[in-house]
Amino acid sequence: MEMTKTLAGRRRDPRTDAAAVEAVLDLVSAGATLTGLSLVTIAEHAGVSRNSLYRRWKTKDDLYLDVLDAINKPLPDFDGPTARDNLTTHLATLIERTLDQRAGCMLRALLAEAGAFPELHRRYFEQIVAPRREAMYGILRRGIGTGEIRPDIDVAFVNEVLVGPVLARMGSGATEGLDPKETSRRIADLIFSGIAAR
Amino acid sequence: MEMTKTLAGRRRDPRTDAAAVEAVLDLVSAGATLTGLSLVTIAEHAGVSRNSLYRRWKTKDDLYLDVLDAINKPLPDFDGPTARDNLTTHLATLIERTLDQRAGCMLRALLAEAGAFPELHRRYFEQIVAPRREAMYGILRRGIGTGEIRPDIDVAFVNEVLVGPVLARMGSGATEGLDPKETSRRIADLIFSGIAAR
DNA sequence: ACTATACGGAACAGAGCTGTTCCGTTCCAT
DNA sequence: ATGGAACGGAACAGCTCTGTTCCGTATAGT
Repeated sequence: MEMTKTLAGRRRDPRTDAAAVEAVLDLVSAGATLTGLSLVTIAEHAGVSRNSLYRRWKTKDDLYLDVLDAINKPLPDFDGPTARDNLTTHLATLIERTLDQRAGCMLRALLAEAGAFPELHRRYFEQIVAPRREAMYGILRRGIGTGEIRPDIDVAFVNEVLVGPVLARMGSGATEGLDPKETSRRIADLIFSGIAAR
Repeated sequence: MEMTKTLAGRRRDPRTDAAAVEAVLDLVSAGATLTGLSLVTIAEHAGVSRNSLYRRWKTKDDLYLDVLDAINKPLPDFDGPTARDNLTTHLATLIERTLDQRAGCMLRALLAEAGAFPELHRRYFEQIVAPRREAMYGILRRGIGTGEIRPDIDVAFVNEVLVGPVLARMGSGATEGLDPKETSRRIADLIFSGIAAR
């Protein structure tokens, strides 16, 4: 006996959902914290009734989960000829996304308040961190397979050193003067001499 | 005509100052945000009258400035024979301080809410970031002087790649399994092959 | 002794956020 | 056309934090 959902009645305006997500991104990048941000402020900034927010999301956590989804774009594929090319391209992608001021602020706020939003933190790790790591691991391992990279490296550690500077920039909010192509090339240049097979 | 401060009357209990600072560190490392943390909560957790807090600090910002001072220890000197030794030692020091859970949480919260506390952020940069940078720059430059390090490197960029992984760990709060000596050695091993003069 | 300050405790008004409940209106499927 | 649901707007009690002001007591300098 399943209740077939009766879809009678007025439909929810999808623009309201989007407006709320946009409002959160705007407000967080303007300095608000996730716990400090109130539904009143979000509703006002989104130009939406506070009622409509409660109708959609039971808790602020649920709203933030949708915000996280909104800034989570899938990673492009890599088809470069060399591991070095793929690594540089991947790093450039990460830097590009770090330059997105609103997304960066959201992630920084999320990390700072991970304790207050465990589910949010879990999904951040699962949907954003893990795929990026796996992508980099794959690039490094393929580079080892082709003999381009020394086989004795610790891919997890090398990945950490590669993306560390980028994450640190995101964490400190100092993302000015970060040209994706230029910076990724410099990082690759610096690290590759250390991990390239002689 | 200088007013000699009349020091009559009961003296302030220095234990109250310390208790407030400790309370902030405890509460922030327990997940509180700087804007969200209230003087009520701080006073309760410190076992101190809310009155005493207002007596000492006009605003929360002022209190946080004292907290920042409390976690800011001067850097030790470097007297190792090689730049590589000094670099490893310096990195190990940074990692050790990153492992201090309470200080790390405080700095992470500070960065996430830099917009709300500009003066706090300024002093963080001036009293913590700048000295560390200068120390590393000095190590790298001396290494260049001795011929240990390639002269064509960008010390600022190399420093960023060196400390990036450590800062990223601090930013994400994942400081478990970070042995200072072991980790600093690995980072130095990885990077040095890229910057060492052949 | 006298004076000045710190202390804990309590109270207070003002402000903001929450979660819920009304209302009248607008839309949409059946 | 009718019923069901979303919408904006308003109100509400309950809670927390702020900043200030009292009070009585404790402590230190002159």
